[in-house]
Amino acid sequence: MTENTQRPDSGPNDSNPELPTQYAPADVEGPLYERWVERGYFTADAKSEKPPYTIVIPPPNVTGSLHLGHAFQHTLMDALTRRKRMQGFEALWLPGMDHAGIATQNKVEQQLAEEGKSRHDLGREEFVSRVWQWKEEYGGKILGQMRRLGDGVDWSRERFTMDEGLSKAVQTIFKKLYDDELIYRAERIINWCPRCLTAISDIEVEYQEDAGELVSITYGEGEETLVVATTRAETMLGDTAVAVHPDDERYKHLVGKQIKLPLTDRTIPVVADTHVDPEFGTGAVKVTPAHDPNDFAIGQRHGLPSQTVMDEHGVITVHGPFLGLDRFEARSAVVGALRSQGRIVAEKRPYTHSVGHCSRCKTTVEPRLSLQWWVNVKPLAKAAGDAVRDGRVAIHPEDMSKRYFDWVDNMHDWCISRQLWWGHRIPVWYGPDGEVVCVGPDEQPPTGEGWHQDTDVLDTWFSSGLWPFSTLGWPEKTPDLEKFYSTDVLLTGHDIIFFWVARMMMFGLYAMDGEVPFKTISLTGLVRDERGKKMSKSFGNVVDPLDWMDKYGSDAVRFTLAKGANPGTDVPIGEDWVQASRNFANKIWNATRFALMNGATVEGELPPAEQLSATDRWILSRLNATLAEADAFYDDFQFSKLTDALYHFAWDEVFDWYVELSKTTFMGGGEPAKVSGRVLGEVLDVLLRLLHPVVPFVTETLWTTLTGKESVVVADWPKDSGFRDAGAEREIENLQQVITEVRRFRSDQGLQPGQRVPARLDLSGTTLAAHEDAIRQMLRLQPAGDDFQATATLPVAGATVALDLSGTIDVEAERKRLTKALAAAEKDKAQSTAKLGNEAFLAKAAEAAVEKIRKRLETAEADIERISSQLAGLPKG
RNA sequence: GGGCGCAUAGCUCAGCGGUAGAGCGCUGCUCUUACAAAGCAGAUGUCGGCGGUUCAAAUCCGUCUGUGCCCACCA
Repeated sequence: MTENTQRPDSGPNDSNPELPTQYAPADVEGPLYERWVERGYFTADAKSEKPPYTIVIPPPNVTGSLHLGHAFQHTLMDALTRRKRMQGFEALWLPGMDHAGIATQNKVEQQLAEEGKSRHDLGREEFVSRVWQWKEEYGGKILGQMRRLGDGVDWSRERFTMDEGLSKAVQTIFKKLYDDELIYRAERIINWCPRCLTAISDIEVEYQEDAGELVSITYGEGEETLVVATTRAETMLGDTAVAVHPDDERYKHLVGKQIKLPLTDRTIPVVADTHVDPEFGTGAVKVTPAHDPNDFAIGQRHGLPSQTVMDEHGVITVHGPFLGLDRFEARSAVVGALRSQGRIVAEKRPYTHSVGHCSRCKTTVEPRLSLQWWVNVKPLAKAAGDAVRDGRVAIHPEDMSKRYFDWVDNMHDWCISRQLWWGHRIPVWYGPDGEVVCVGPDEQPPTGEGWHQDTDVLDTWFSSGLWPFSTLGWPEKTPDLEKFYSTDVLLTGHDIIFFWVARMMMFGLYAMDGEVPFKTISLTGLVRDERGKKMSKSFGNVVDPLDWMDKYGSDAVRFTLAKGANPGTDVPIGEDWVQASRNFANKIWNATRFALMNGATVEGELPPAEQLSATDRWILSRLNATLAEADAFYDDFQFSKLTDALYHFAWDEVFDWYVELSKTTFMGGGEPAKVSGRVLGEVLDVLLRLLHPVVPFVTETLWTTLTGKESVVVADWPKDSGFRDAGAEREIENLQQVITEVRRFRSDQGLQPGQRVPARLDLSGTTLAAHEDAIRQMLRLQPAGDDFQATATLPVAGATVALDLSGTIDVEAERKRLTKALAAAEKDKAQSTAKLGNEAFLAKAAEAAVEKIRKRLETAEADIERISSQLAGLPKG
């Protein structure tokens, strides 16, 4: 692929004072964006009389940089708000970022590690200020990327989840939940990351199949023994029972007895519990309440003690030979010790099972008994489910709602405390005598000897869950909150339905007295590479959107992403496709150049239909139909169909046909050229406005040049005038058929595209008489001279085109082509005839379907007649 | 183990009951005075397999195979 190909010499029309022959995105995008921001186009006014339209951005993590997934979602959100703004809404797209607790803390800790330090060397206060410093330094990167993309966000309302206002929102809702007894503190088995040294919630655990080993161990002594199977031998040090199924005949005699726990001096009871599956393994399960959630539940049911065997690093804390060993070292050490005692029954055997990993650092999660803060989600989740069930919130695409219901209807309580330093500190103080005081935002924390604040911070998603209203000023009753809540659309990836969407629903309904946080949830797929593969660093197929934006322009990247956006499905994207979009931008560019060179204008009234040529009426009819289609697609989040419709209308109809057909008119000058100039101006004006939300830069440049107006960003959204002209559409269809047919003949005959051929046209039986000049221009047909000899006669669509190829006609090629065409027409005729002879079909089929078949039959019969006569007219080979 | 989805042209995907479509790629001819990042013309599919419903099935139902995703306390 050769880039920046220069034509060797420039023709006289290549110099246009305003527009060069190739669109150069890099020259216009940056300045345009800054101008939009300076003029305040994106700044929403809470006092406006216009109806509000609000989208709050899914706040990217400060740790991150914009990837294609962001670019994708931002493109769609930007398109939605830009269109609504043009439609006369007070449109607000509110930007911001998330402090991303664990992720950011990990980043800064990594940075410290490079200096040979840990956060403990700095102490909490200094560490946190270091994170803030880090945020200032790197957090701005993503904001710059948003500007490059052209995101029309309201920068005056930019928020960060750790802002003062948002922190106040966090504290307010914590207090409210606490007072409503929806937040509580309890000791339970939690998911513990021994590397991050914090609890994580269930959904922050990623399960994957790991190769483990199942070992069978004999418990007990003498007659009273049984065999248990485990993949986690090291936890046996903390066993406080063995469980069997109550109906299991093999172990009935042992239930209630105490048996010896190997490697320890303890004895443990055998308990009967229905949780045990007698079919699995030996039917006997070791019970470690402190290190396994199931075992914890069994322990609760049977009043068993919990014996912790590991510390927060996953290091064994039980005195004896294993003290101080890491959990994985301890596993083999324990198995070794058991083997030397002859207690390993069968050899250990490979066993793949699903193991939880920390979603942040991939360390194997260690279930651990721990005292944490929890949200009682039952009533909140119920409300969150109902809001969708009763239609106050629509999920798009709809089949995603099933996933949502599965989650909210079966949600477990949410562990919200994290043993981190970066985040919103839990607003609870503990007194010297065990007092617990939750402190609201306007209250003074208790002071005095022995009082101290909880050292934990809240789960990042706790503050993200408040985003749709905390960003608008809640808990204050601000004008923003009044004007812009509920927000209209939440657009995000389906991968964070549970993390984020469900929690915003819970908190939004709870904090805003049942008012939904958003009316529509639009869930997008994930961006994938051109082979449909997930983009991942290890696979080496991750693309930095900036690279493509530099190379092809932001519009090209945006258009490609929108083009791939079939609702709810993943979006494959490859560089070739971005190139194709860039080509489209360039095509619009050049078409507009052509239009301007030929006097296209938006000045003055559009002439009434009776003063327009069929060509003009046809394109205006198609323009309005396309406009209506585009509106429907925008309203339904059908970005792929939207871009497809606009692409094809622009390229196939306006550029390839309307512009070409109008060239003779423009060349002819005078009043007809003026009229067509006005029509072409109209078409481009509307088309550019329709395209603007998706490709803002190129459309802004062209539209302002075309119209001389300030900016398409604040232009009115076009309206369907209702003008349709079926007659003109049919006429142009016939015209296209004539031209296409003759072109095919020319091509089959090996004529060079530019070669002039003398021709005689008979258009008397058609409505095409007015198009003779256009036909001759597009087909390179010269007037017939005195010595004209019709060596080929093509009847098509009621017209006859006779060409003089002066005996050079390739008879065999033509015979071959006609024979093939005849066969196709005959097949068509046979099929149609059969269909129309089918009474059941005629009785049941829709009128339009029957009409279509009739038309097909007519066409086929006409074709057969025409082709037959052509074949007969061919000279003998 | 449960749930959801997908299998259509070489690739990525639309279509979802009435003659198989798009983009990219491919072949041929062309600088035809907007655009070679272009124009024109062309080739390519037993719509995963097997059954069924229907006058009619890529489209509805069943089933098999392959494949992807989500959920789950798989010792």
